[in-house]
Amino acid sequence: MATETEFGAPLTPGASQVERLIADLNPPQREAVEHGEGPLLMLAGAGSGKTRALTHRIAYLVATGQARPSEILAITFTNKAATEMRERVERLVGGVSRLMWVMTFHSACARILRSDAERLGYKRAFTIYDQADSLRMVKRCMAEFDVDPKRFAPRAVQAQISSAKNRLLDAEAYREEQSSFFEETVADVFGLYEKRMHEANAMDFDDLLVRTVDLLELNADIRDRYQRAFRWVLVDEYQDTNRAQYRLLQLLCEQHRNLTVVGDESQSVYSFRNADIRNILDFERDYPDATVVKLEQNYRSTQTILEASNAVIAQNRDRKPKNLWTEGDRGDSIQVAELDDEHAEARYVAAEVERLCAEEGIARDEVAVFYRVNAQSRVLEDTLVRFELPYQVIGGTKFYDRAEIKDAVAYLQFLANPADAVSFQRIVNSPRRGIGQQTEARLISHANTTGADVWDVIREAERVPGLGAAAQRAVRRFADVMVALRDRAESSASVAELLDAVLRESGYLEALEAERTIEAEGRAENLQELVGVAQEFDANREVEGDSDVRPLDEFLAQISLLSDQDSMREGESLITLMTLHNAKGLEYEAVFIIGCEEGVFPHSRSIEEGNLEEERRLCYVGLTRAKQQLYLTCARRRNLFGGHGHNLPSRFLTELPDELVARQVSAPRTGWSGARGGEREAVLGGSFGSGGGLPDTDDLRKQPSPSLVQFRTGDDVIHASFGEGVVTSVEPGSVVVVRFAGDGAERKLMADYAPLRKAS
DNA sequence: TGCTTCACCATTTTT
DNA sequence: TGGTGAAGCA
Repeated sequence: MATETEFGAPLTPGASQVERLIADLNPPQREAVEHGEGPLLMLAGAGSGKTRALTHRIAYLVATGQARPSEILAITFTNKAATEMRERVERLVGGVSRLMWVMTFHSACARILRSDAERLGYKRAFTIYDQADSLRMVKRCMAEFDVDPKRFAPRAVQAQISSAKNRLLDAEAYREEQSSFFEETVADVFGLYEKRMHEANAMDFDDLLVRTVDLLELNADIRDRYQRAFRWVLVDEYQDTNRAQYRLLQLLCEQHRNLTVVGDESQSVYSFRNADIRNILDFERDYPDATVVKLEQNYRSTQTILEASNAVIAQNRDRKPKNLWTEGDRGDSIQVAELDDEHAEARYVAAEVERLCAEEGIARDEVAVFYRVNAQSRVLEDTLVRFELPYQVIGGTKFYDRAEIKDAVAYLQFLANPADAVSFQRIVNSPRRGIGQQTEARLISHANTTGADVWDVIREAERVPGLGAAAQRAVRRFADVMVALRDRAESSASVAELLDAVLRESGYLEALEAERTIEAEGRAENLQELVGVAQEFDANREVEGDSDVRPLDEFLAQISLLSDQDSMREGESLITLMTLHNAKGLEYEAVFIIGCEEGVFPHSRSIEEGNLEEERRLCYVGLTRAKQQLYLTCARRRNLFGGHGHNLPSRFLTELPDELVARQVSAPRTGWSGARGGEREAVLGGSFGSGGGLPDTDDLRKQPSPSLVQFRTGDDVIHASFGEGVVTSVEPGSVVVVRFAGDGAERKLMADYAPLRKAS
């Protein structure tokens, strides 16, 4: 390991140190690492060792004395990626890595804004609103304009505003560009939203980028400062940058032009978040002197998996030609299974996972199941529980999205930022303290009209017009609690202590305890966990002893930029379930992609909107996550949101070359006509014969039950424990209702799982 | 004010 | 199917 040296000074440029950094790199990787000044584009295919190239490049720049550590800005999109990169760089260069900025776009912007937001008329302790907070604000602004939320969905308005910001348009510029009534309305709301956000001293996620761009554009001195500070800028996942991020990079690099971007246009799957694939496709036009390096050797997957991935992505037109290859083995065929419905699909997955773990020696935490929409996880979860296979779901409801966590954080936010009206709204009557919507609305509108902070308004409740005596008393009580907490906030350096006091003195915990329900207990536990997070923060902070920023502000900034991916657990022997979007950047020994059906994946919406290329890229991302085993499944029937649909297999399945695939089709369970023996397994264009491939669905079940048997109303049946009965009705989802002779009771049973058979 | 009921609606979402 | 939000009622 490299030894730490004097502040900012290059490491001993010992030849061996430098050599070690480029040893074990393949030629294009080496070229990227050794590239000196000037723009560099790394087109890095999936699994081609781009993080390695990037981290080694950073280390190389430092080791050769071209860069001081403090001159490096390395940007990623996720905290997880940032953490990983930081760790890997530290392993290469040692403790001097602390002088580098290795972080996400949003963290970097937040940090820049913390020190200079005053130039834009913000106070330093601005609050970062997440999407939910920002939506609240949008709703409030819509209400002020009397916009009917039924006519215009607040979410849609928010999306419009967000996308405008990401294109660096302000409300006026947006208005000029638009024409429809909806867009006119959005423009109005947009304008007010910006005003109210500013008044609340709050920024949403987009603001972090946009305001930083503003800051640098409007202030030559600050721009100059950062241009000189970050002489070397490196960006990961460049294909996912939007206009604002693009502009930010431009501003930072226009002098020195030492911009390295790494990306793969074939993995651009966030256009709906305003990522602009043009940024990477046109990089060479923007920087004509750019060096382009292609990383095509893959170190992750088998040849079979790569060929399949290449074949699928080759269907896309809008891409730079690239072909992944490997020196590795051919590996096994890709398994494509067509199942009856989503339950059969889930059973197939569970049984295969079980087999892989038992027979192939694959660890459970090396298995992942990907799906297109979160709703698909439920059936799978039910089945995994039944199979007693432990799993974790990434995505869905996040820790920081839980109501109680948001409440607690809102208390802290309001303490840190007395103008924060959204946080105020959240906590003012939680726990209940007799301040209803009326009172709350009066307080807010009084703040709006007088231009005072909400904080000051509640402290002088008697001045607010229209408040009754009871309301005034309630507000006064609330204000007293908050003032006491704020005193504590100012005197104590510990965020954990403050949080603890907040939870107690606000009566929040008390109210939870009074509920005496399991849920409330769970919520109290979650809050305890949050206190734990704060304790950890306190502890780390004491070590690092950071500057002039108030601990509370720093804590809030940190957790508001946290996401669910960060909670992913490793090494606990859990199968991982997530959407394809969340899969980017990860890898597993065995990967299942379920729901490969037209309308599900590709999603019907994307088909309608003609976004097939992006869906295909998403497919490519999914396929290239697999190291050894790859399974794709589809179901002939699927119940999504109550209704049931019949879907054709996904076009992506037909795009897989036949010779790489073992296709299996389970017995069609056609209606209630019963299974026809001869057709239990058909073969779809592929290689497998009957009998060998798909395990009979019977074998997949945990509990033995005679399954392909179909029950009909009126059938006499025998249950292993309830005895004889008769089927009184059959419900969707293989549920049969049976009236048992023994006690005359009706029971609903899962036809597929219950130990139930027809009486002969 | 607060609870219940009913209608509606439903990709993906790094921050 | 289930989660959300607004109207309706005690």
